[in-house]
Amino acid sequence: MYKRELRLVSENLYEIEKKGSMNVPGRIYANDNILRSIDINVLSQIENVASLPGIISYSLAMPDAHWGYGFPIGGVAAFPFPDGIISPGGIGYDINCGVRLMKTGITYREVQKKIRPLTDKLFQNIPLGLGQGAIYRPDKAELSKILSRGAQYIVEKGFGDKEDLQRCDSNGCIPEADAEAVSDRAKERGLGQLGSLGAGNHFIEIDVVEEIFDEHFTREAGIFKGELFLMIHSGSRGLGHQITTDWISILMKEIRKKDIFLRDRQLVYTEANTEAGKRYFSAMNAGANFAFANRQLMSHKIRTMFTQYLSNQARVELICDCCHNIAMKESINGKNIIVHRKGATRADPKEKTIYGNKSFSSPVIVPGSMGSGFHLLSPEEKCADTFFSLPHGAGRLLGRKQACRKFKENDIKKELMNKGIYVKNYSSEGVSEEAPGAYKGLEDVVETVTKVGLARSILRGRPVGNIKG
DNA sequence: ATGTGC
Repeated sequence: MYKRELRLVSENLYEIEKKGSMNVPGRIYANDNILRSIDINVLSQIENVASLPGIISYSLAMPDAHWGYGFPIGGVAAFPFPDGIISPGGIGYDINCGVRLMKTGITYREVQKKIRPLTDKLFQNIPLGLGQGAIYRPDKAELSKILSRGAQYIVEKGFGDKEDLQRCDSNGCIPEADAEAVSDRAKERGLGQLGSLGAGNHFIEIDVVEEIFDEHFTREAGIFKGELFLMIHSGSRGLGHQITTDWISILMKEIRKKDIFLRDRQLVYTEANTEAGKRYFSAMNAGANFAFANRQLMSHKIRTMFTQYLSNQARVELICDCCHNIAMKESINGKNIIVHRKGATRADPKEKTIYGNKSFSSPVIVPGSMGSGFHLLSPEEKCADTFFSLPHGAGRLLGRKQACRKFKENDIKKELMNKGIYVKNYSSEGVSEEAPGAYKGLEDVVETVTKVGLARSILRGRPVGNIKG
């Protein structure tokens, strides 16, 4: 569509040349289908991010990129540390939104007839929907521990095991977190939402392993074709949202005092080594820890529920937990940097996770829309080109309101049921906003990154049951 | 994404 502005670098990789106030070129990963569907706003957002001070190498967009607050969702941008910037817009309101993948040890065939009651049971046991409930209600002192220690604290409380932490990004805890940098209002919202799914694109899905591409991995991990899998997509709920709201307002006030030109106010940033920068970073990490704790509580609840309901046949084990809305301190070529990933997943082939008796490059889960399941990817060397990042999903094609107008809840549920996917939802928007037609194709996203050599697919799953807020 | 608003 916008081929004139994009220069083909190599198959499925395009560049927006550096012009005007841009400090670096932009780069976007896309196959032909994705390229046709690129939103013009995403291109300008890539350019806006490229104009931020100190940005290293490229302003990047993954194939699932779509329009977001300041930065595109599906955007990756790195800045030097300590002499560089950090920007809430490059992280997203839902701090440490992420996806968790679990195996169950049971075959789909065994429980085929129970998928509907199983999905309903998930729906009854997991608090979901806007502003709704919690699995565990901590007191204020406990919440502080959760903000500083994340899933590690939750596992110590008995909700999970050591292996859960080993297979979780950052072992379920970002150390540089400070509960003191989180407002009372944010904490208040968090107290009642620990262990809850939320709304929007958040979901829990029951999937079946449909195709295996890397038998070496699956053999060691004990995964088999036809195995029932579970996927949880959720984040830091109202707490993370409030942290972002608070800090955007603080940083906006600060930046107004300075003589700084912003192409877009939503790109508001602070220098990472200032008092504000350090406090924002620790508040953001506190939000990230809350999200780890949140996903851990839900998976533990599901684990006990599954073993009870299926009379101990099930063994629910974590495969991976991938953050996709976070900025992390990392190093590249011996230099310290802060990588912003907003709707993008960290993917470093050198980072290992143990499955069975062997260690493998930590895998990355890429879910599609409600109708399409997921791919489990293994990062490859080429990820050095993306600051070690991969896409986080299929990526929206239509805005929420647009999707709501176009798709009706009952039509979509019927369509999905015909494809063998049972959906249990809290609100009608939960289905119409998230209709498969509102998303890009998962296979296009996966094809883009595999052809470029950023990753290869380990396995593919197809959905059979889904709960939504 | 979100008790959806400066």
